[in-house]
Amino acid sequence: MFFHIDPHNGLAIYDQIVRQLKFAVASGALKSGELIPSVRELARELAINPNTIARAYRQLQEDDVLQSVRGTGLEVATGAGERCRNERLKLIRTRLRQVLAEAKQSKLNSKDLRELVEKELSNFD
Amino acid sequence: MFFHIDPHNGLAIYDQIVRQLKFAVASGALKSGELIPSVRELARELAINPNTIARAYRQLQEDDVLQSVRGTGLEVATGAGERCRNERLKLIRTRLRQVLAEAKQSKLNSKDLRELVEKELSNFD
Amino acid sequence: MFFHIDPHNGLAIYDQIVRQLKFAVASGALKSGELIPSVRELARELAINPNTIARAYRQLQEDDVLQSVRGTGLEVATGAGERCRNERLKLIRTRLRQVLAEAKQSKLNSKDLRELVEKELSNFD
Amino acid sequence: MFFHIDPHNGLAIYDQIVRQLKFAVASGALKSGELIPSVRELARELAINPNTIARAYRQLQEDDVLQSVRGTGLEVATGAGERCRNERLKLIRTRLRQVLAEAKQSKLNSKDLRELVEKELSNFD
DNA sequence: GTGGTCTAGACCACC
DNA sequence: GTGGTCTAGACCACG
Repeated sequence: MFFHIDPHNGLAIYDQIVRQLKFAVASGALKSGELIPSVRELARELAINPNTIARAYRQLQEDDVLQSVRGTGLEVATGAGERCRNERLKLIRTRLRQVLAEAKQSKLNSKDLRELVEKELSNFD
Repeated sequence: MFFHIDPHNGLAIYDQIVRQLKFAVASGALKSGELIPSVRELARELAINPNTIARAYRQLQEDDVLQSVRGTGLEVATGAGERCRNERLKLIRTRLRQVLAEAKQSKLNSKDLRELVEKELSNFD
Repeated sequence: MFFHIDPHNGLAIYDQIVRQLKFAVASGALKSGELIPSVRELARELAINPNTIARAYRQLQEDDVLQSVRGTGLEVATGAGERCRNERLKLIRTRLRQVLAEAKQSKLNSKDLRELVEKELSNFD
Repeated sequence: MFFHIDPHNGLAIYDQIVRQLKFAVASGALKSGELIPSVRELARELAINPNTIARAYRQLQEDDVLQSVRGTGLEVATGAGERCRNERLKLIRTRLRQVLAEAKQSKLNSKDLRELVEKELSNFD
């Protein structure tokens, strides 16, 4: 798989796995019904404690991104792609709102903020 | 003083104190040379262990926001206001950049982003 | 490990640990990526309260000498050796400058100073 | 008097007074038998707690730099000039030795050290 | 009165 | 097992 795990990240390892897998599902790299690597396999591949992988997968099941197939393993749940994209959008909106709110609190007016945003946007296009 | 501490915030208590005091300094509510409440006094007022307050104050000294006056207490350091405002701006810029980057990653184009930002901005004016 | 702690040193215990660990890193006795003794282990070994060790380690993280690996422990940060050596050199230079300045203030001329230095240097070769 | 007291210095205020008065005696600015300002007078002048001045004077009496004259006040002790100069020299020698020792510990050889010292010396001549 | 340090013991999330 | 945080209570030097 396509995981980049950094133990120095500050973020918990299981959380890095959760996020990256959700991103893969959101972007369509993983499709509904597709089987994902077993706990042991991914643990070996990433040189990470299996408990940590298991915890990530458990979290993903709670979030309805994965579902277990008896005797077979875990697969991407139906409708997971749509759901992950929505979650992602919602998260972005929330964070954007937070940043803007804090900016307002710092006495930045709409004009300053728009300039700031434009400047950052221009770096990405 | 004007501290609102929520022990269930996720954020460490000492960190909440650090941030709120920095904000007070940035906004000019606390000016350079001004004495802040003593460790014991604030501990009493907030019903928090003095060690926790002390830890926050120690952190603020390392960040050059406070300086100690032997046997007298802690005062706001010279130039702290300017420094806190700069730190705040830098933080906002960084976070804005992160959110926009993640939005880009989610296949949102500049137009969508601008709309999103405008919508959020209009809620604040 | 190789710590010599003297509680009556005048120097705070946590500071003695910080300095000695930095010296170990500067001298190459501890290399980047190497895991250092856990808080509890070192506390047991030195018969010192774990909180005191933790405080030293926290300080060393702020100084970018150590970095934490979630659930595993603390390791020497990348580039810490170089950084510690530089810090050490800078410290020596600063202190040398102070001593010489004070000597000058005491009406010692360059010749006297050079003699003094030579005499001390000869004791070390 | 000619005291420069900085409460942000890190050094205890009483210690700053002790050092500066000793320096004045060593340099001949204050001569044996000369009366120094009373505790109250100096306290007023420096806007400092009289207890702090008293503590400094007590320390200076213990170091045989000052002696009390019944009913009159404190005067500079006989032979204090010579004694202060000696103490100063001894202190400088000790500190120089410490710095050089630490430099040696950092693997600097005699040649490097001489260069360092020369460089610093040239800034003073 | 002030801050600074240390000890002792507890709870948490993470691996 | 690991570090991170918090509480409680003590002692010190300083003003």
